[in-house]
Amino acid sequence: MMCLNPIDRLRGCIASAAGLPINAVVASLEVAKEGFGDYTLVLPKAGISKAQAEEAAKTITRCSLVSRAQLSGIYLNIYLNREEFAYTTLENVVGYPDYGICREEKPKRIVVEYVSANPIHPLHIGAARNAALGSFIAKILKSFGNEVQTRFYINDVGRQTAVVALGFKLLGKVELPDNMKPDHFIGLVYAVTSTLADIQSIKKRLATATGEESKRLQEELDQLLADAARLSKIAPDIFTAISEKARDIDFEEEISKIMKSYEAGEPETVKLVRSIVEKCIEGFKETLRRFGAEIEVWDWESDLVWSGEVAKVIEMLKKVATVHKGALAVDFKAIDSPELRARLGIPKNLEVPPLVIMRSDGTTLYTVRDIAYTLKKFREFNADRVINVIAAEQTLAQAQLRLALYMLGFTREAENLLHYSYEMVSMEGVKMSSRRGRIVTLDEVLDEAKRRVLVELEKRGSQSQEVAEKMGVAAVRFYLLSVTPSRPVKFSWSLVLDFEKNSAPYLLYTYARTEGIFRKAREVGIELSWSKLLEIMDRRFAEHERRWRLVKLVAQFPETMLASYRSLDPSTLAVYLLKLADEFNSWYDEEPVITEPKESIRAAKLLLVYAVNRVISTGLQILGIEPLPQI
RNA sequence: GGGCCCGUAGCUCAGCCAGGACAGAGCGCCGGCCUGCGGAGCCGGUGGUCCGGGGUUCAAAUCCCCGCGGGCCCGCCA
Repeated sequence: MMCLNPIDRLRGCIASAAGLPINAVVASLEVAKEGFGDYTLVLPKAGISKAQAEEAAKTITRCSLVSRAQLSGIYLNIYLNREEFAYTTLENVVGYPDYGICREEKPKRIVVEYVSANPIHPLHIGAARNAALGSFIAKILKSFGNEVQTRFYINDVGRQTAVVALGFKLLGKVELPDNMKPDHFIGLVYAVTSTLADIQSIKKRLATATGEESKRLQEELDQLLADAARLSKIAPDIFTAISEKARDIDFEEEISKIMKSYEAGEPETVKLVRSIVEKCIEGFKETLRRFGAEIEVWDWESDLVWSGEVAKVIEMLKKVATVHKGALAVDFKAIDSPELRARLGIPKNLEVPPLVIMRSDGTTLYTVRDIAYTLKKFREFNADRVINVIAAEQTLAQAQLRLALYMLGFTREAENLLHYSYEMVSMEGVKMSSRRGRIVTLDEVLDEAKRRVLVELEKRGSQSQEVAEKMGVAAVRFYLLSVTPSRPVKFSWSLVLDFEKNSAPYLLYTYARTEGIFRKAREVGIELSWSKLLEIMDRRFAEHERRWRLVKLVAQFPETMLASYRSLDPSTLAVYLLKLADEFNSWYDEEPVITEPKESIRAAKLLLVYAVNRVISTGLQILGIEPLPQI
């Protein structure tokens, strides 16, 4: 990994000065606790004996970045040479415009598939977490020098598109109103049709049910009727039109007919389904562009079926299939082993049931189609790696996918397919359901965020729509990225729209403040040539405590980026940026920069502001947030 | 019934994977700072059986085992 990294330099310097193996230093060097120096070597971790440590405490000062070291129990507390270290750090920042970003020595070709939401309703807040994570992954991988391609899998084969197609058939037209985004309108048609279909089906079952079963169905029906009542209020026209026709048709029969004829490629159905889905995709693209999560390649699941690629996979699967519960299925028991699981990244106790190959009516199944899709992703981009950003609820299906690939002999693909799993976004108490139209859409969250930012802007005498839009989007993105992916996110308006300390607006404001200092400096005739400032600055400036703390945090940036890159976890970076902003604001409040009388100190202060400016800017961009020079 | 993930201050979260010194932030609450380069700020205070119980270790929020609570999955749905 190639990059300018002050901490890396420090580790090398310490290792050679103290005569310690570099691995030992890497494993045991930590940021010191408050009051115990700057860095600490934890001796047992490094495998260093007491005698060695005593010797090291003396020789370590040969490293010019270190001023002294003190042995304290199992710790060797290291006090840095502030002049040297501060200069090195600022030199790195000035010398490399992308300070903090490293270059992968062996860049890879990587496909990142994300969002891939069902194309029959607007993107909701859960999909937003996916979009934020997926676009973050693509950005950080790309910035480190990898070739990245982003893809969206349009799930147009299957029951749900048939449901919405039937809805439009019943409506009698496929025209969409101009006053609503297409995906929002389609979402309503879908929710109405789906709810009415389920009501019909439950009523049928209720007619013959008895006892407990009957009671359970009745409860389910009550819930459905409540949803229907709500939908009839939200979308009265759609609701009336569809429910009037509902009496005369059998939903299940109609839906199944559409499904079959779509898979078969029957032209009229293809035209109907495609025209609806295309409109919905238009809505997705608009939202994703707004959210800073655009996707390059859009793949139709149906194309895989019609081109025969899925059939080919099924032929291959048949050769390794056995009969399971009366259906042709692939049983993974034969190849399953702890070693294989480790190679494919499958949890060791996960029970993996056999994978059914196709329905008895001959239509295909999702996971099987996904095998064909995975092969396509590897093939078309000549990818070394494919990352699927998919919610944790699909862990099992994704494990089956990798095992199936392996069983078919696609070893390389199976080993290099990564299920990037994240937990869902839940609403306080309410269960989100797109089938019932019970969702918080990303569009409305962004609208509300923008509105709230505008209120704050107006308090400060601005009413820039553009700034409000960008800040609103930033706030939502940041909120979704600042929680570790493996942890569930509880959605709440008050948290998303909290613009105080732990937020994107706070970071953006801090960044704008650094820009403000530069503007002011130019106004009073200070030349902002960073390399020149580096020459004239007083290297002892970091004797001052707050300046020093800031230097150390800036020095930590490449390490933080690297950790975020390796784990693909944006929260590491988000938390770091907040800490840096806090530290900067504390210092800013304490010391003036422009009016500093001593030129050499002023130069150092300006460089410190510049360093913070670069770090926040780079960090935000990786998180998919555009820094604003002026708010 | 089995599996995956989560459980840290009143609330929202970091720290856990690679065990180390008194467990950290923000919000909230209480009290200060407002003629200064941008106050979405700054300074101080308040607040914790790290879900519980065992075990491993010189050392456990972190690793292992047994429980408890919550979310999700176990379909010829996607």
